[in-house]
Amino acid sequence: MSENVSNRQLERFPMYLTYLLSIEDKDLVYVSAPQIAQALGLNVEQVRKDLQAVSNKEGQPKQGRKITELIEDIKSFLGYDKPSDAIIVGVGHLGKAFMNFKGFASYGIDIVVGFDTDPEVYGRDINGKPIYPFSAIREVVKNTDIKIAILTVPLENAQEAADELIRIGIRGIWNFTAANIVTPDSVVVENMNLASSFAKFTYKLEELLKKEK
Amino acid sequence: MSENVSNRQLERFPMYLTYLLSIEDKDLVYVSAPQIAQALGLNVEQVRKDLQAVSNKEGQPKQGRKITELIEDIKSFLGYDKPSDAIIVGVGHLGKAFMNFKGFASYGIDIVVGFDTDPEVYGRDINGKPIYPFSAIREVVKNTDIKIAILTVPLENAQEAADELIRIGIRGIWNFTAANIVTPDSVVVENMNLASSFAKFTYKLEELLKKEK
DNA sequence: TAGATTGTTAATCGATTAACAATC
DNA sequence: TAGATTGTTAATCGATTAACAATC
Repeated sequence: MSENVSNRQLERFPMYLTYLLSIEDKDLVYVSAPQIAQALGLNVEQVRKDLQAVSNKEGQPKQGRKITELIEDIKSFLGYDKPSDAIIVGVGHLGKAFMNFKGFASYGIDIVVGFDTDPEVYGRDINGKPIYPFSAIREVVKNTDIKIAILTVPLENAQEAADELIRIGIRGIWNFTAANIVTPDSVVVENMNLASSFAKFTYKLEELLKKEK
Repeated sequence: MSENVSNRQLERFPMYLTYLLSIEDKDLVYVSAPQIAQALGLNVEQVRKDLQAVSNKEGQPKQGRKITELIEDIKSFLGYDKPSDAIIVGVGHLGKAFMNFKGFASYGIDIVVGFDTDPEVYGRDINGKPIYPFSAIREVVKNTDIKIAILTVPLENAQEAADELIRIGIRGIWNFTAANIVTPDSVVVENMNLASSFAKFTYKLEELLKKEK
């Protein structure tokens, strides 16, 4: 159970988990690094190192690791066993989709409330979660231990919304807008940039199609 | 205008573009690498190399590059000037949000139609785009030049949906499910894994909060 | 001219991959 | 025992960062 884990490793752990859960109920007890590497198209040594980073026990030569234990280790490493409360800021199409999305619960995220500036939007409930006016955000968040905001406002409002989030004590912003929001060092921003992902996607696709000609 | 561009660079180009568009109408003519680096919190040399990779002209010492020209260069490099048609596969909460999302148009993506297996869902229009039964996908896609599918089905249906997409000739799958979908080499998959992003996010946040104690 | 920025070439850093002895 | 898998140590690779001469 090493201490320093790279971003790339962090990206892979949920992938391992998805795979392990898919083979969990198949009467198998052990899983090995080569098996995982093969299934996910990864390098064996890489998988071994990753597993070492999250696993409490050593693997058994010739067998590997117990699937159920590995699942628990990854879940606990990723904090899925103690979900974090989060708020949705901006209940447009995407914000609404997230409030409805059941999957977040299994990623350790508990969306408790949404905020929006539009009177047509706030006042209602979505999936049992209330939507309040953005102007009430300080009032609602105080006396809670909410530290995480999911930012799904329009691009042009991203920075001002982020500024307010910082003022009210939010410590982490999961940014789904294309904005390069500027924050102090006391706040963590994780960008989920659709355009960046799409740029990689089309470049790869172009290269593939070019090769065929 | 170099030939080989890394994934990391591809991720950064849309960020540059967002920044450049935000300063475009401010009576400024030139922008320099140090200015961009400062604004986006990046290394100067890195920015310089990135700009060299997409720019047709050389930058001018002491001035930098013309903002409008750089914007055009990036847009053209990313293919924003010739959008690709794409289909939405799985019109749940997320698929619906994407069909409504106006921003895709400016990323070079043109969503033309959605597919779903649920009779409650297909038959209707969203944002002027029709939704057809998934069973009709071959019929609808043939005789078009659609190569890209945006996969927003539930996790457990991801692989079978992908298999059908491959059969009907889709060449690129932008995968928003957590599934590790398996495809032949003739198909490109770009994963947009929420759980991977959230894992990086919470790890960074934990480290920050730990440091404060 | 002086100085900021450029492009290029070299050094550093970190992650991935390879090699190999140890173990059940 | 033989062989597959393990963990560890070393080599490779690629991207980032630093250094520096060239230019307007």
